[in-house]
Amino acid sequence: MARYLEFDGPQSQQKWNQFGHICLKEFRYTLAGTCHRLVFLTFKVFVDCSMGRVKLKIKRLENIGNRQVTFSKRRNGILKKAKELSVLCDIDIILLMFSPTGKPTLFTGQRSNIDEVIAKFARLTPQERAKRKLESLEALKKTFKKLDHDVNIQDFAGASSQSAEDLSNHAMMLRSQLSELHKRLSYWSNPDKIENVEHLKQMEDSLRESLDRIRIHKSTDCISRKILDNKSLFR
Amino acid sequence: MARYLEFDGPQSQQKWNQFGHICLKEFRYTLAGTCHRLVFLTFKVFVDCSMGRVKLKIKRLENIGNRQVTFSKRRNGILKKAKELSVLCDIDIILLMFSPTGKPTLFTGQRSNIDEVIAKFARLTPQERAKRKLESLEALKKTFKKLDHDVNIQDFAGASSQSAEDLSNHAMMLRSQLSELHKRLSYWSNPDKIENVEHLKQMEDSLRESLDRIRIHKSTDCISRKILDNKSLFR
DNA sequence: AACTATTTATAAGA
DNA sequence: TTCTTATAAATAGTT
Repeated sequence: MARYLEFDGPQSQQKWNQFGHICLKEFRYTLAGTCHRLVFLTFKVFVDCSMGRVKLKIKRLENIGNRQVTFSKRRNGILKKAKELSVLCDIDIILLMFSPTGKPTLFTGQRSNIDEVIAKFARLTPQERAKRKLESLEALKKTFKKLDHDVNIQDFAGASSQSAEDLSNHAMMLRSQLSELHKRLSYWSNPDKIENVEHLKQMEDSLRESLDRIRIHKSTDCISRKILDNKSLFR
Repeated sequence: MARYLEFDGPQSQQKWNQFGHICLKEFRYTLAGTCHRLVFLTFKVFVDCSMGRVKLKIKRLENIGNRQVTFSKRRNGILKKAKELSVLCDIDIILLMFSPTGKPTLFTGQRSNIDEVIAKFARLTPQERAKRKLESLEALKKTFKKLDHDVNIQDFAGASSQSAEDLSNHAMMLRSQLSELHKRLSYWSNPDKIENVEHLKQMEDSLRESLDRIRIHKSTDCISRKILDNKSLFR
């Protein structure tokens, strides 16, 4: 606390700049309605070596408490960045994260909606997704390389690539399954969507198949027999 | 370009610090295998007032080109932040964004998979999601307030709140629809899942309803009649 | 892409 | 959690 100079009021951040023990600092004050500025060239008398920020190695923090604290701080930072990006560039953006204790945080741009954005991504062709995935990875690698971070780029690139591949395929599969489900059910609940005899044929086949399966699997089950014998269903 | 001092090689970033026209700068050089360091107190001779960064107002950039350039720069920044957070805190994280020209970028943590993370979020209770949504918003507001940004906090908080509300409800609705669809179809394709008479009753009702609807809507339609009259379906 | 003055983010500590 | 401060990092405008 004010280890260099005493001054009224909070000292603005980032006004100290230091090379070794030499500091240059600016102060402003108002006197008789006029703003004055003083620039001091100062020398450190005490050096608290444990004070101040150190460069952090980008690897998993082993201390649980530290992980939680770091998450809280950086969560606010990245939320702010996401908000700024979405406003400045007027884009769709989704940021979803789970804290080390499992608590979720979701951010979406003002025009965005989580399912719409996910659906938009799912609609891309696998080729497009693969291409964009590679580009994102390249950008990430370049950024890290430029800042000479202590990250094993080979390692994480490989891992991300694998995971991106998986999720891309998985998302595509899920999406196609859901779309298929939707289509099948919509025929039963919206008969207007039945457009031709082929559809009816498919529905008939599907229903017969289901009934056959029920008959086979539940032939000794009185509950099954109950419904299979219940002619009222098909009046 | 070297407007203050000529020096061999690239000058590292952030080594100039300036108050008015006074600068303090550090240079390092090696002589006979020993590293030396020089600190210069310098004075600006030329001041290029158009040079240097200005504080950006967080509002939509109206110039299209500028929007694209800003997106590219900030996209790299936020990707890096997301990567660092996922490694440091070992968490699930998803960052999906579309550039102003519509090109997508997806980042996921090494352990994360887009559908798993989305599903994890969707599994939360609506209460939990509403609570977390509010907390995220509070954090965002506080961060912006602290940094005294020129954003109309009331405005964007309201907008985000609205959008978060919408997406939360929408996601919940979609998810419940899908789960309902899955359940309904699984009864037909996996008769083993039919556990009691109540299920059979529901299926019967659902099927009768569908058939009734078909009969009403397609009563004058020969295709409909074809299937309704097709007794082979119910042999 | 590169540069640089500036604004921001943030690790430790209190 | 919140505040402070030294320092590391991000980035707007220009070249």
